[in-house]
Amino acid sequence: MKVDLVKELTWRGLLQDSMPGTQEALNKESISGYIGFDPTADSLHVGSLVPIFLLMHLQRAGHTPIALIGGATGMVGDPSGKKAERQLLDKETLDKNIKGVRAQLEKFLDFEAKANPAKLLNNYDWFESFNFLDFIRDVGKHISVNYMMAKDSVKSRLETGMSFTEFSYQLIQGYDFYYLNKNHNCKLQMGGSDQWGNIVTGTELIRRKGGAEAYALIAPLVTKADGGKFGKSEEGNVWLDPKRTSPYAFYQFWLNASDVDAEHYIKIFTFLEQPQIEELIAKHTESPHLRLLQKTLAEDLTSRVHSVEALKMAQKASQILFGKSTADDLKSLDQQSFLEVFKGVPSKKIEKTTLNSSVSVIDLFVKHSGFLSSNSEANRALKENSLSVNKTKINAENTFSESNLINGKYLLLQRGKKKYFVVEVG
RNA sequence: GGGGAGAUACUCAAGCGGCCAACGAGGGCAGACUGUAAAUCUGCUGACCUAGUCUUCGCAGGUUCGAAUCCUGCUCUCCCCA
Repeated sequence: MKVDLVKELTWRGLLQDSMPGTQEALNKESISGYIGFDPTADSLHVGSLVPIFLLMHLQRAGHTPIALIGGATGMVGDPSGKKAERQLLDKETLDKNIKGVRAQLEKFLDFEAKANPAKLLNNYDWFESFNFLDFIRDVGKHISVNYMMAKDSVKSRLETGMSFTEFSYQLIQGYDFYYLNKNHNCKLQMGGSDQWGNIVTGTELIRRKGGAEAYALIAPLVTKADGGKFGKSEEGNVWLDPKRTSPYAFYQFWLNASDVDAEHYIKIFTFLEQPQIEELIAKHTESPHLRLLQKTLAEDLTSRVHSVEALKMAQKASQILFGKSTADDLKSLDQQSFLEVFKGVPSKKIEKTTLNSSVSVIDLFVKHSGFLSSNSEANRALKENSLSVNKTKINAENTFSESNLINGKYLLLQRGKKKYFVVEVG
């Protein structure tokens, strides 16, 4: 094999645990490995990048990656890491989600590779016609309830309650592995550490039912040094879909990583080699204010997930919003650049007549733009001195009229340092 | 089927007739300091023309001058026994 995958994942901090024999099996021959993606939304988010990178590493190491979309498992709901019973999704939503997730996964894997092209499968295809009685006879018979109850995902829910539906999830996922093993010669399942229980049920099923060999490998949960949840910004989840999270916001998310986190992330979310990364870290330690790690990370991922053009726009927008630019610089932007730069920033159109009479700060921020949710909040913000228009701090006495417009058309509202809003007058 | 406990703002969690828009903690937001970082400090965190008002404590009624706090019914959750 070209690369020792286990070694590679280990130094990147992507390996938490693996089953005995996994490394040997990977180094012996080219095999197939899979990861499941649940269609809980029509887009994946940055958290899903970890399993995606696992699959890409697998392919780069000369193995065949299988991305499995959980059309069937998505109908049941994985209890792993969940405190309460999940809401079931209806069929239409699920179909829409499957389409969205599929399109995103296709961007990361090479389906044309000569020796080891990636595969994209949906487990609904083999569960659709699998009836309940057959399932409990053929699959359920091999796994004891005692065994299933011992899993953390089940144990932790014994007090608060859990439906039979979610209880049976691990069997269904276990059968996936069995099916892939039998029909696609898949010998490896990977995933996040919360998947360990589910994965082991699969290897157990393969061993008992088929007598074949199967391995497992899990990545640790990505964390933040301050204990917060990875993958959230103030707007909520950071998605891969540009309609949900603009490339600008996506770029900013990575750029805002703390130093400690950036050191971990650069290993996990880029393919830079160890020496390069060590050099980057050394440089960063030398002059941390340049934030070389964060920039490299943000650049690499924005261009990979979106595009080079999207990255350039995000950088330009960041430059203008956070660089040393002033109100004058802003005004010197031509309309075309202005529009492009602020594409990812929330905006609202208002009537020109609104500005005919001068408008108060509060009306502008709340009533006309909807940027802030209530007058109270606007008053609060004024008290904090956190509001700006066109990069200039304002107070309650300021009013606005056409003379304030950039390019005769736009107003740039700002709350704090990082939250922007564009008002378009027309 | 029998017995018990409970439902309070984003979350946890006080309060048990007026001093409650509701202690405290976490989270969130903002300001200062910085590097659009971390840590730290400070303020804010129901709405309304910043002035007192108004609507909030599972839901619906009732008692009272006055209720998140008492009573009745309903809904839901958990625990124990069968």
